[in-house]
Amino acid sequence: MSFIELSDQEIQRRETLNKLRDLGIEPFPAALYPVTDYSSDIKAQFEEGKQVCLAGRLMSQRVMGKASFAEILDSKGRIQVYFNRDEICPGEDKTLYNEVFKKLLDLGDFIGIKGEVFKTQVGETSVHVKEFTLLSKSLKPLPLPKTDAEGKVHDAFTDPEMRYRQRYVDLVVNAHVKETFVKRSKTMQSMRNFFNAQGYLEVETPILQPIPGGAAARPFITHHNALDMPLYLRIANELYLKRLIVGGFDGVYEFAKDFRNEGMDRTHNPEFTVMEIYVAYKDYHWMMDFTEKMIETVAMEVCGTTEIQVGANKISLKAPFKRVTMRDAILEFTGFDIHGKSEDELRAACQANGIETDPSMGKGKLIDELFGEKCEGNYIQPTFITDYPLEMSPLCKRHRENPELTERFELMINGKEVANAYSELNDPIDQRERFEEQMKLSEKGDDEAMFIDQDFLRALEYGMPPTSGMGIGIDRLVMLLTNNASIQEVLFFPQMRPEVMQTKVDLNENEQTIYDLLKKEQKMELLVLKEQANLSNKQWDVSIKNLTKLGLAKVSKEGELLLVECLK
RNA sequence: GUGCCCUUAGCUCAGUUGGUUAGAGCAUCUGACUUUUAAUCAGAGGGUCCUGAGUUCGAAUCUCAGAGGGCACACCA
Repeated sequence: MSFIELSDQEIQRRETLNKLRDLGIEPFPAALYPVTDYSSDIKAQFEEGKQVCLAGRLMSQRVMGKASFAEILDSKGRIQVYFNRDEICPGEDKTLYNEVFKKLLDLGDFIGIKGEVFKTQVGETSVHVKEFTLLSKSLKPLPLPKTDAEGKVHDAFTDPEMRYRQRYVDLVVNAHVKETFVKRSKTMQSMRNFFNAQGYLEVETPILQPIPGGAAARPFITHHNALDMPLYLRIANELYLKRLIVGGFDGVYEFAKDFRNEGMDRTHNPEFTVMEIYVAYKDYHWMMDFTEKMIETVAMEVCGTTEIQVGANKISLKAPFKRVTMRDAILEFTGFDIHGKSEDELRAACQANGIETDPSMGKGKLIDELFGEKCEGNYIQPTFITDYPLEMSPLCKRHRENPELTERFELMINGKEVANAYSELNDPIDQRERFEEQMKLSEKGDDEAMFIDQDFLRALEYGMPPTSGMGIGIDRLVMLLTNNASIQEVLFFPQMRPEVMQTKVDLNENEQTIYDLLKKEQKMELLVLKEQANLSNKQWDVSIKNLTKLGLAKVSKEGELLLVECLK
């Protein structure tokens, strides 16, 4: 036996649905609605008496007898509308106002409005309704945050779990959330325009890859039935984009979803968006110029300014950005010069700075730890950190002046890595050796084992022009541009454990036992029933309460006697 | 993975030392009101107190276990 559980308000809304149909009004009509105007435009370009037609959700209703004010929320915002009984219903029959508008419309319903623009006595731009149409019924009540006269929000819909699980509700009631996602879309549009203006080509490369390459990360694995082989969800698209440079394109870029089977926190989601771009005949110096120009342009187009607020920090995204070598960065914040130092000296420096080390860490890793622990967080204003140690960068060209370093930069903003770029390694023999080095490192127990992509090496052997490539984490960039501290706030649907849906209530064993006993007798003394059920006090109490709640049993008192009655 | 915190009505939240029938505002329902605006006024209904077990005469409250979530740390080139 099971029961669908609906709240009071949900039952009421299903009833109004039926009442509407009884009145000949279809709550889910098929016909298009000829929308010509949007809330924001009507308010921005006020024109007394203008005939308008708009549609959206009914978000508030203030009824005052024969007149009412309501608010409509469309895709651009909210606008107040005014209903007058005798104008909606010119004749004797006032049903449309008294019944349909006042009682059968619920907050959240989609309605269409035809009317004319005016200003109320209080000065608010409103639409005087001449005609309204129910476009779609809402069967679940929305949360209803309200803003008072001082701009304080009451009853805000803020619970992160509910907001992420029901993002559609979050978007309806939280205007600032919608704004974040509009900015996200604009960020990508802006970058796309910037690249296209240079003649670079937007491309698509495989997400399902037989060898997950281009980064060191644990991949997701899946299986292809027809080929009967494992496939990996990509962790990076780098190796495929470089093959396209080998193929003769001057510049290629891709907005890619990457997937990494690692921990989740406020900056990591298992799937995330990365933009990678590769341009032939360039080096990493050129790419720094290009990157800072791009960031500046995106900030202007998305935020209208290059001066942005991120948490407590004011950040200027105006180009040019500061450029600091990794050696100078570490020297500045620790006083230690890494140049020409041995592994033992580096390990000692780490320990002197309170960084835990283990024997598997080579020179590169030790330097990286020093930087990550002592320097990274200090770069609030955009800064290019350049010239990384060789062993941390297996796909990057050796530095033209120092073979222990690579021609690599990372862009730091607000103390975090935002972009990563190289003069790409195009010597196939060097590349093969570097892959083999990585294999050795990973054999030491690293579970992020790198496969050697033989086809990629073959491609390099045909020759790749000097190329610079850059990758930028879109989610993290959007977090900066929208001043959000959590990646979940910039993903429509962040990954979460599946929700336990409580749509049905089944009688449990105890309840069923009591119900079966009761059904035989129909009506019996409470103490007798309790005796026969043979349950502990608590179990009895919970079970009988549930049965009465479900309307299956009723407890009543006749004199001193407690009686239980079977109702169904 | 570890630590801390949270889970009560559709939403936001109170809930005392464990004690009557678990409260408030908004939302809902009934009624009044023709330019209001967090509209107002009068009345009514609405609960799996996250789940389970335990302690107790009695548990939203105490104990244990579990679920989901948040934050911090760790991990992650």
